[in-house]
Amino acid sequence: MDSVSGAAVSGQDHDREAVTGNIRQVNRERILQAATTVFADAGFGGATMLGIANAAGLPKANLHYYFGTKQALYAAVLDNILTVWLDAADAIVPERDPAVALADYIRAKIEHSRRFPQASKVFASEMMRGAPLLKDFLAHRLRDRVDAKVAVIEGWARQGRIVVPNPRHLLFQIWAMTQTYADFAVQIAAVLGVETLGPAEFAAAGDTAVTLILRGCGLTPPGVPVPAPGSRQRVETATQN
Amino acid sequence: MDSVSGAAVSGQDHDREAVTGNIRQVNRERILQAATTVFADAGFGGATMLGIANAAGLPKANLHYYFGTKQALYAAVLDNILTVWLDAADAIVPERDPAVALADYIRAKIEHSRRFPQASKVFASEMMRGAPLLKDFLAHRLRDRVDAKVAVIEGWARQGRIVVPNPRHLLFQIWAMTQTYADFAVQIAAVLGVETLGPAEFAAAGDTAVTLILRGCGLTPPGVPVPAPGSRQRVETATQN
DNA sequence: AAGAAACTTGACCAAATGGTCAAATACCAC
DNA sequence: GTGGTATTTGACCATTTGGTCAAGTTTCTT
Repeated sequence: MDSVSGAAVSGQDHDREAVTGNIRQVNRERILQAATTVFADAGFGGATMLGIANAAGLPKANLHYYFGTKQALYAAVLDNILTVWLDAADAIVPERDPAVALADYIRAKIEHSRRFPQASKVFASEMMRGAPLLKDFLAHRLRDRVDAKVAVIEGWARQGRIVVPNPRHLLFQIWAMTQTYADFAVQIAAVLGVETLGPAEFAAAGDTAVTLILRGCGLTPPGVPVPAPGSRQRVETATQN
Repeated sequence: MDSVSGAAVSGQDHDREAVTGNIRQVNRERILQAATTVFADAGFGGATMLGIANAAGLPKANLHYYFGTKQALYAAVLDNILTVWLDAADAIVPERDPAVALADYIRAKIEHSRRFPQASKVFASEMMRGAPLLKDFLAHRLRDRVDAKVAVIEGWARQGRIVVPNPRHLLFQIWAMTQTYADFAVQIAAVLGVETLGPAEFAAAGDTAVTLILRGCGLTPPGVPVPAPGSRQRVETATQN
């Protein structure tokens, strides 16, 4: 049921799965939502149960009723996040054209950063702590997943359909390029001189990432010709600066 | 003197700069070092003065004597970090060959992640909090710096020496690709199946990043020919998996 | 309707935390 | 040496924090 920690769902639970009315589900969801935001902004250590309770619009004791401890609530938040985490990589399958597959993957990751920045931050925060609750997930579920995707990429490479320096690091760097737009949104916004990152910025981010990675893998980005350096040309700017 | 916050150097300071013996300097340094580590692992909210004191091997009251408050100590840590932060970009100047300049820049950034992972984490942590203490730095010092480097890159592009989708996002993504090896070290180590990231892993990371970015900018990575896709070849793996 | 189970919540508690202080000690210029 | 300044540090304090609890209210089940 919970893949993060034995303490994730805690306390006085004896199989209330869907037995009880939906009050339970609704409240849990509300709390998880609030907790995600607070953990994202303050980290595990900086977040307070009172803060989360206020964000959720519920008395603090209520959180403890549903999740037992702060740790368990945190674990539940992580669990919630991980489910969505791996899915984007579904784009990478042997049958597809490498360029299309990678482009889709990158765009999906960027979209994820745009839609769920808090989730990304919580994950990042947990990594920086040393991932005490996710070590296992990383070393097994994620690792296996990566191995599978690496196999696909190496397959493409053997067929001469892609040129990749190091498939594993390629993935790491795609993750980095895309997650940065969630975790470092303030920095990027400040440098771009905008209040917050909007659709225009994310579009430019996606275009740049796709172009860099595809070219980087010896592929031609759709609609973006790659003239040989030496021929006169100007910066191919996208939507905005 | 301090660029982060008016409260960075606080309390009972009236210009002791280098007046007093070096006890002051030595202790401040020792505390800053310990604080950097603790803030990196726990974030601002999760770090405790007692924890930092223990890490520094000093009584807690001593930290308050030198830095006044937790906030001020944190600000001092950030300040310390920022100094080093911008320097790597010195590689990017108009006269240099774009390929060499970018490769140097990327390798310097990766090296920074390898040598000062805690600094990187503290910075990342501050960004995720919304950068309450660095908003100003980001919007001015960093922004100006970026504008300058973007101008250089656009200059190269006008001369047809480089093909870049969006210079600003190119920089963001180089930052991301390189910092990820500090901030997400546990994740990467777990996926690679190693205990910690060593020289071999950082070498592979650097090679991959340089290759991807240079090719991505229509440049040829030194020593790494880019065969046209379609020609038979195998994965060009570097040092290790 | 009635009993049971699920849910709510204000009041409370012990521990931890940031911060203060004053007494003691080390250091230094003359 | 001696007086003054800088440094050290244990003891102390107010506040915050995670967590508990028991008395109440609501919601199901039969």
